[in-house]
Amino acid sequence: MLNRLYNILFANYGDLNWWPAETPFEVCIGAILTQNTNWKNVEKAINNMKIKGVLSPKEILNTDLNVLKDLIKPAGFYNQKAERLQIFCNFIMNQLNGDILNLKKYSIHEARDKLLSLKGVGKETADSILLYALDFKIFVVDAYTMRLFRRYGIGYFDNYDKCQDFVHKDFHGELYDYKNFHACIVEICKTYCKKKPLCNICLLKKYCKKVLE
DNA sequence: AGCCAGGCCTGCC
DNA sequence: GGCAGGCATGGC
Repeated sequence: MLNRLYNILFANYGDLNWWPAETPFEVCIGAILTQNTNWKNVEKAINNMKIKGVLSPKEILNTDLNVLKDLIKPAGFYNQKAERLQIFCNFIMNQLNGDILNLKKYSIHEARDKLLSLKGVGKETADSILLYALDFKIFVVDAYTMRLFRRYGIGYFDNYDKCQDFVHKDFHGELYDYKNFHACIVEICKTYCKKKPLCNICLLKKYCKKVLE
């Protein structure tokens, strides 16, 4: 089922080259900043940080909280996100010797639990970091995924874990496919599966018809 | 002008 | 252990 969906999406979108970031650490920053936020606004925030040279855990911790808030303001929720960024950086400095890649020394479950224990890191953020920054093979579920599956009859899931389990059982692919599948889902939903139910254009229905046949 | 965005935490029940 | 309510900016 999901491999057919992915094949169709891939035929249309190809390699979307996710996650858009220059370093694994930048993936993490983006993952926190994009929580319930348009990616274009996140780009502005990350760009502000780059301009000011605030790009590493050390630099983020050395930046005054109010200054940090000002830099990431375009990404919204800047009060909580600035604090969460510093909590995350403290975790990297104190437990990972300053490098997020040291999380790869743990099993995927241990790494996930460590991330989830941080205030401001929920399941989607943790899984995005595991998949796109650390190359752990895990599927990232988001609001788009569950909406797409539900609205077009692929499956109804009332929580994150059940949806992720379904994908892990049904979808067979390499690490790259896990990265690009999630990217393709986001991409098609941006156009054809917005929150409004009436946003369903026939193109998506055609996609799903092919999948469900 | 109004809806929406690549969530998460808290505080109720 | 489910579920509102709050968080905030900018794009379209």
